Amino acid sequence: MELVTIYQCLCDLTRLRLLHVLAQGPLCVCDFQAVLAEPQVKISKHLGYLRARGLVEAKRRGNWVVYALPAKPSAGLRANLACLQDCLADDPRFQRDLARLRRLESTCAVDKLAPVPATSVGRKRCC
Amino acid sequence: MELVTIYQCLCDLTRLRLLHVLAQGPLCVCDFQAVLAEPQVKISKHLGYLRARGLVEAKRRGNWVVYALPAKPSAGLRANLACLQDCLADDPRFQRDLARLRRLESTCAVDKLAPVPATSVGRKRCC
DNA sequence: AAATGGTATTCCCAGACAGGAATATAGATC
DNA sequence: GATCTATATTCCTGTCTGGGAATACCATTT
Repeated sequence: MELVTIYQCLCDLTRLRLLHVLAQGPLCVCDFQAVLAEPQVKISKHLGYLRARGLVEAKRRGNWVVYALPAKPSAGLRANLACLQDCLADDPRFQRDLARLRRLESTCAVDKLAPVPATSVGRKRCC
Repeated sequence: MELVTIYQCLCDLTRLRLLHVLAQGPLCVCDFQAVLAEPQVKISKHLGYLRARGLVEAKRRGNWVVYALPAKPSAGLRANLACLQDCLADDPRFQRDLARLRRLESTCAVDKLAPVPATSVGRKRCC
């Protein structure tokens, strides 16, 4: 993966927030909407941008799509994601996202990584 | 310094090359031209871009302008520059720049950091 | 003052991209 | 099949940016 490509992905605030939150674990689009408090188009487009360049992976899980950081990131990506987390550790704007994420997790018990039941997810709404 | 700003600076190949070479020490524009083998406008514009955002510092030295990494980089910048050097250590395209830089240094004995003589630099050409 | 060398700026164009509104698609439920 | 939820895509617009040609600017030398 080209280093320039990585930086192109990192040079937008929304995408930084997405990746920062994703470091905590996989998440679906509607959760991102809640955590970032941004409209669906915006979230979906930026996730698409990241996905097209290999910065995130996605898999459909019933009705919704779960995004995650790559299972096997390149060395450059791994280094930069670590650097990113490090640099954002004290940034209040990004910490607010994490706070909303934790609030979400406490009310929503869905395990985003559990295997998908054969025919149905068994739940109508995400959270 | 905003982290996003740093990434915006890093998301162009030419600017990556500039910063990578700059890590070896201060350099003037005409040297960059030789090291990167790119036209003057391109070099000058990208250096201007980096300078406007605080990623590099510049000072006139007689007839030419010497660029350098900031004397006191922010924590985020320092971390990312280190990460950058680390990621590029094996990239042949960037190593070629360093090779040209060393060739330049062997033929050009100007000390870019030496204090500027009061009235004249004493040399007509840069190298 | 004129000439010269080094650097920055302006003007132009083409492409990328962010944002939002509206619409389309996919899967699940009824 | 109709409906609903979740997600993606299309269309539009404004802004930013990269590249190059030409030119302006600044300092030095003659």
